[in-house]
Amino acid sequence: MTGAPHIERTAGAPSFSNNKLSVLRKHPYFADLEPEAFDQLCRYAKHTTLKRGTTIFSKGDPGTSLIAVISGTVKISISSPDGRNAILNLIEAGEIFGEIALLDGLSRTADATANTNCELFVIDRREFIPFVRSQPTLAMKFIELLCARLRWTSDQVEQVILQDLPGRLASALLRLSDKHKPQGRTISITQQEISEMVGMTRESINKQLRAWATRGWVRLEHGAIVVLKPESLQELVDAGADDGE
Amino acid sequence: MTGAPHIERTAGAPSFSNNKLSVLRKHPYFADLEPEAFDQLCRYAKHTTLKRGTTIFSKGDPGTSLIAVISGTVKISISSPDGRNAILNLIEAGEIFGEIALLDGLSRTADATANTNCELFVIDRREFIPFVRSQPTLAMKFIELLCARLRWTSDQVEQVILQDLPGRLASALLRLSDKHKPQGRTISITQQEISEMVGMTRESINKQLRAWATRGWVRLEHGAIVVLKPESLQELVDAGADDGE
DNA sequence: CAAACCCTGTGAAACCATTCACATCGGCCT
DNA sequence: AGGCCGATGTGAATGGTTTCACAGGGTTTG
Repeated sequence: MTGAPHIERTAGAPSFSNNKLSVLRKHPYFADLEPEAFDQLCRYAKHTTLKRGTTIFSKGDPGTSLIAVISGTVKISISSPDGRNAILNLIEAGEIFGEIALLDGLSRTADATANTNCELFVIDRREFIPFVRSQPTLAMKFIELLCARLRWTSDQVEQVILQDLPGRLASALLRLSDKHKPQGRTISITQQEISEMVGMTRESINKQLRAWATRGWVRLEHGAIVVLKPESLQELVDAGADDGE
Repeated sequence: MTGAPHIERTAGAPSFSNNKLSVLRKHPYFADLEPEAFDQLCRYAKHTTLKRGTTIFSKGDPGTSLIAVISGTVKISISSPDGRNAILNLIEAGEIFGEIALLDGLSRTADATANTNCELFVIDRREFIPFVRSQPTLAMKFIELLCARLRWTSDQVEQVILQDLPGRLASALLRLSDKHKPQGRTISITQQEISEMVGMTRESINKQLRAWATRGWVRLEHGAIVVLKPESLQELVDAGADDGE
């Protein structure tokens, strides 16, 4: 369960770096980094490919690397001894994860698994930390990244504690549709997955979604949800405990 | 509701700095900072005293300062439109808070109020950010601080989503008794406050606590809880959903 | 082209926490 | 002392979620 990360290392051929890494380059965290610094950062990276379902690391593992997603999505989740499990985040192409254990050198706080087939770049702590120290700009970038994560996580706590099922579901949908804005309002996710993000059963989620579907707020497709009236959902979130009936 | 921070500034008399700030000096975040850096940091600080119940800042306020607690405790909380509210953290003497908005310059993510009468030091963003940039060691310290916060917050999400009432209550008690270790196992907190930390009603908390009290796991005092068998509580947390009956 | 499997859709019953309505106890203030 | 108020202790009714038990519909795979 807590075995070594099942990552098969592949020699990073410098030739394709430019193509693949352009995804990363566009991401806010790296966009305004000096070219030389970015290049050096890439030199530390090891390229990796893995199949859907592969475990990347498990909670409690010693964390010695930062991971960037080139393509595919990675699921960050935790599970309880009695089998329940919760999805904390879905990391998409261009984003990075695993930064907490990288930066403080302690154990991983959650499990990471490949949610689809994906390509990753892995950066090792030993080589990376001195680099961060020498680049104040990069350190400030990481501070910003950590702040953003903290805001995301605080939001989750807030919603889980203060909101009821409809409220939580609504805000989860809104956050997801924000993230996927380029693809329109279609969110590619199963109801099972949403239920694990929100911390309720699939059945409850399904019933609430159907209720909203009959009101025309959302449209349900196979493996996807289309948000039709984000305003209505937003109202519901702002109004507090109230199902919008 | 979202008014300006109700902080009455007081001129920081340099004479008492040494006494008061020794609390801060002992704290892990500042302990291994060079003396000159620490002194300079203190020069940016403004001393402040406020009474129990005073609002320090509210969620959504523009956040331009970092605050250190010299004495007393500060409550970090959020509230929903329908009146429910949740305590996210209690900040005690020697700790700092408000670092997220300080570091990324965005709005405050929660409310902060004086939970007891307290003394604070307030550090302004304008003066502080350039200072952090110039001190890589301090930047790394903040990275560690943010990582620690992220771990704390992730723990909260994990517990709220995966654990049932007994489990959540048990882990809250354990965390609190860890923090108060010097004072023995007595936790000075009302059941109302615990209920808001855990996200359940006072009544439910009370019933669970009483059940444990009759089993000898805890002793209930007026405004305080004594943890007698932390091992039993820990087992319950590890075992997952199970009331330990 | 089935068989197998995952995702979706529903209903009834069981369960657990909330809500509401009090009663008691300890301090603190006058 | 008397009174007030915040904190604690309970019980009964209510209500929302989970659990359980299936039934289709869509995809993928041999």
